[in-house]
Amino acid sequence: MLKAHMSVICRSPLFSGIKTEELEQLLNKCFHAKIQTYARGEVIAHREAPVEFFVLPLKGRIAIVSERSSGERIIDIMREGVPYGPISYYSGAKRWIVTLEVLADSVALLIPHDIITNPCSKSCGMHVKLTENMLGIVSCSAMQLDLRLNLLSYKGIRERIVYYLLTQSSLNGSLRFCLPLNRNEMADYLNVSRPSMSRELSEMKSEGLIDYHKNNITIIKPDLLAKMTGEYPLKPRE
Amino acid sequence: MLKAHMSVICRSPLFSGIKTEELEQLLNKCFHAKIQTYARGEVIAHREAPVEFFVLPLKGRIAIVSERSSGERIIDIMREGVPYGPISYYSGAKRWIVTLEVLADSVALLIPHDIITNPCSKSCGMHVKLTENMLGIVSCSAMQLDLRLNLLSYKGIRERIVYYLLTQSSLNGSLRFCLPLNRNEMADYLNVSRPSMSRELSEMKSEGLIDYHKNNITIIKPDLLAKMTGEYPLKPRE
DNA sequence: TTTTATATGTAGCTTTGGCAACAAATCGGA
DNA sequence: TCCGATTTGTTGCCAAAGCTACATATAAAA
Repeated sequence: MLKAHMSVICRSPLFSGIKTEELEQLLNKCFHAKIQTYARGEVIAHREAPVEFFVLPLKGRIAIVSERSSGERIIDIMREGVPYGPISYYSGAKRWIVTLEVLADSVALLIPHDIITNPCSKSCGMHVKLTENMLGIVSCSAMQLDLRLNLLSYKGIRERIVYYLLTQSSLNGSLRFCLPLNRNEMADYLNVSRPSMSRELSEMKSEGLIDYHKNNITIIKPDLLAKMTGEYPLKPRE
Repeated sequence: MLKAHMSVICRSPLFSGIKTEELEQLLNKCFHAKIQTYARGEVIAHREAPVEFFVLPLKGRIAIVSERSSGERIIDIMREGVPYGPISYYSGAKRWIVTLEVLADSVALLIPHDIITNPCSKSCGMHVKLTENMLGIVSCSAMQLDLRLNLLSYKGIRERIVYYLLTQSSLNGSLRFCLPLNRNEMADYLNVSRPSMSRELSEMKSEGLIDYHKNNITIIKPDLLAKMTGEYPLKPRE
């Protein structure tokens, strides 16, 4: 079970600088980490619940959801190999600040949170390395939040769309790429209403700024778009 | 110079668990940290510039600003004793993602960033502790960003105001408190226009939800307000 | 294939909030 | 004390975007 996913696990920034053999030892003997499978619709962690483990997604599609009783929600998608939970835990809150919702059948590694704060005798050698890795991961997550904050600080729908498209383009290293979100999810991500977003998208298409069929986007006038956001196409990351 | 500020420095979460005598040694002999004073209007760090040091504010008022060429800007205020820079640095970007702008004459401790990644022989004993502290700080900063994200995800001005007021109330542990921001800054923080915010504030006052004179706010109907945000008054922090 | 569900595009109407412009008030020197 | 500068409150107008409702399209299931 664990074997099948070792390649993804090895590539996780949490374990960078640790040899594969050491890692297997660590996972089995010390961490008591568990592979868990989830079906679409399941909830891995509930907002407000205590953080008992970090979630390291290995396969599938898991959403990070902040939902209000009023129905508004904003979402993001977890990235393979990047553990979620450390921020909630190490900030001292020790409770989930978001809900993790499974969008498509997924597999994740659950890592008890005490791997770093209470290293067992065997993993002590890795303690420092793991803490350093964790520092990098949490910093990157914070950058991700900052990116999102920048996006939401645009007041216009068009600016948000442009910022998002430029970011995606930059991540893909091309002006043609495939959107990872469907329209509903994208509207949630941009924190705008879906019809308004659709309206804007088709206007942008008719103005010849972009083109798209389904989820395949082509940016036609990158420089014009870049001018609109006033700043910042973004460096990819990690 | 350093002496005068030791009490604030000692209380910084960056040095928690380190004794005062050890700390003085550390600061003088190993870190080569510098006390720096700034006048209103000065810029401590420029967005995009390389991160050469972390900024630990000791006194005064320093704003964290994200500004666009289009003039839109969002701001936050640095908290005494909480270093800024680690996220930019440890995420691997190694460049400032914001600008630090001095609002009122201030004093800060500048800490070369290599205190953790390249510990000198004398500070090695503290290396682990410092890294752990840093992990906590970065996590808390990320929580702060998440909080902000939550605020901006409200589409209505009133909801944002309410969320902000409830947060401040919770921080002060009272329904009567003093706003730390003037109207302009608060409008920037909420990412709305100042006149619209003023309009909403006075409507809320006339509806008897809140009362205020200058910066002194009283929340009159806390339960009604709490219902409006649908969620989350927030736990203080750190 | 037909049927049902889900995703996407479109349109009209209404509300919200941005903006500009101005008035009132507060503050800090000279 | 008075004067200029900054801060705050207020108003009206207009554009942007939300919402409902429906049409179309694509995908999945029967």
